[in-house]
Amino acid sequence: MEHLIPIGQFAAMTRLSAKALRLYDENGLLPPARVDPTTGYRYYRPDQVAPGRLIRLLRAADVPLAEIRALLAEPGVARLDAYVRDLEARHAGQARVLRYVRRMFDEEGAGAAMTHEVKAKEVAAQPYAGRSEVVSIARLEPFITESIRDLTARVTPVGPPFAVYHDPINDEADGRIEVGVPTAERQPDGDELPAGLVAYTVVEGAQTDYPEILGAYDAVADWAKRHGHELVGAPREIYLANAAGGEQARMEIAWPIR
Amino acid sequence: MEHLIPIGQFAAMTRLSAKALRLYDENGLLPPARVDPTTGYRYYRPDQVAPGRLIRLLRAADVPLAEIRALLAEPGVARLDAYVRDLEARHAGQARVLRYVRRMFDEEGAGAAMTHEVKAKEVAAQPYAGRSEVVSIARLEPFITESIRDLTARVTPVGPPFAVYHDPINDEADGRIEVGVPTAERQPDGDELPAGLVAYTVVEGAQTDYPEILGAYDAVADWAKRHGHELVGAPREIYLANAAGGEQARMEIAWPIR
DNA sequence: GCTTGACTCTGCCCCAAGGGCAGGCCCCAT
DNA sequence: ATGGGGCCTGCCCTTGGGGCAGAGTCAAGC
Repeated sequence: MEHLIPIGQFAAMTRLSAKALRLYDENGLLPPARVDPTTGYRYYRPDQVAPGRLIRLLRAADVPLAEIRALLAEPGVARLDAYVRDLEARHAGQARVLRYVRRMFDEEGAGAAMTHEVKAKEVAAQPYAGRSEVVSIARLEPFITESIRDLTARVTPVGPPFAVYHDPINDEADGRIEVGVPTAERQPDGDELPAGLVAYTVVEGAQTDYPEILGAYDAVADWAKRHGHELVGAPREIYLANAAGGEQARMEIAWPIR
Repeated sequence: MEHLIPIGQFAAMTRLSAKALRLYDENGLLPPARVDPTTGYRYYRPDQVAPGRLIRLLRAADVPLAEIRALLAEPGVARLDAYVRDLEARHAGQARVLRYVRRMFDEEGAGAAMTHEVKAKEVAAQPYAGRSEVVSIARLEPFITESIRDLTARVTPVGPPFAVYHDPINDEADGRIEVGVPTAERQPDGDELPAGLVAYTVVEGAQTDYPEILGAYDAVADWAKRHGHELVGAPREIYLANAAGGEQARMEIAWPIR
């Protein structure tokens, strides 16, 4: 109990503000060693300076308080590394989007090369074996590739695999996605893509990556609207070729219309 | 005035929420083409879809609305590039801090090698020629190097240049810094570092970079406190050697004490 | 023409992580 | 004991919306 430090001095030693320290008290991040029960004055121990400085460093790197609390509770390098990986992924995503916007700005004068040829076609009913799950944007790609691998091993595909997006999936919201491979006969536990009219376009190469792919979806939706159609149901991506074989990735975006 | 689109449809076309669209209206980012004066209903033109989608892309990259407004007002690639440079600098800063924290976590078990030897010494009064300015953290380094170059060209230095930090300078707040080179005689427009006791430590190499340098400041402040001294006035950095000459950077952190 | 269901409006409260201020105690040195 | 500075709580503000309540509106079916 010796050498208790009032909040002002402790703030100077940790370079945190008194206001921030009160907040960290409320949040249980760094509760003072003693709080005078009658006056409410906060007093800190000298050995709380080091955690305080650590919190300040992490806040300087914009680490959320919830993550800091977790790091303090479990002070291994593993959780920190996981956070850093996550952060780097977010940074990379931002950079990709900004590069795309830069190209949009650039090509505005030079005649936008980012157009998509959209057509309509009548498709027959197509039985398939599928798997459906609610996934986050981070789990999206792994889920698709793993599902295709598993399904292809289980049934004999009679066409390229596809994914149906039942909900929008983005940074804020998870959503349901269904991955399927078409089969000749209807499977016992399988479903069927209904017959009907679809608007579609084919994209390849860099156009198949996010955020470029959004342009293709927009083009299909715009085309349908301009031609007096109405979008019905969920859009699907049909994976005609992936980039693994040294070729370019190629996929069809198809959206049922009426 | 043909084909005006109510907010719900426009939201679907741009993948923005109606709530966000109302906010962008208030902020002047994307005001609807028409607002019914009696009902308050918002109606958009089809040619507002493209700007709406652009805003959504930029928001997905976490660009602040104020910056988006500026980008829309001045749609060149220059402003966007400036933003991206700024963003990358921030990302790099976060990564540096997190690498530092990672080393702290790592060395916690293996005996922290991040200690500083602090001593006290009596210094004589030192006249100098100096320049003072309120700078942001981004302008800090350029101001120091430019000031040293200019001052060294103007007077004959009798010792290594230094910087006095009158305020804390960090991401949130600018602060006053003074850069000086010591001179033999007091200059007409010059000032003088007062004689007195200082606590100091010498750091070199990677220790001279942010955020590692914070450890040296903390060590000096802690040492002063533990030895019953009081910090008075502003700390200074004395640039004993910089990294340009193939050598390691080396600097002294000195803080007047009583 | 009327009803109904879907759409839209404004206004309020909420999140993170504090900054800033007001009004009121409290602590310590003289 | 009396200052002056330190500290307390509580309230409003920021960014970029999400969510809800209650009320008003639009369009389609009957």
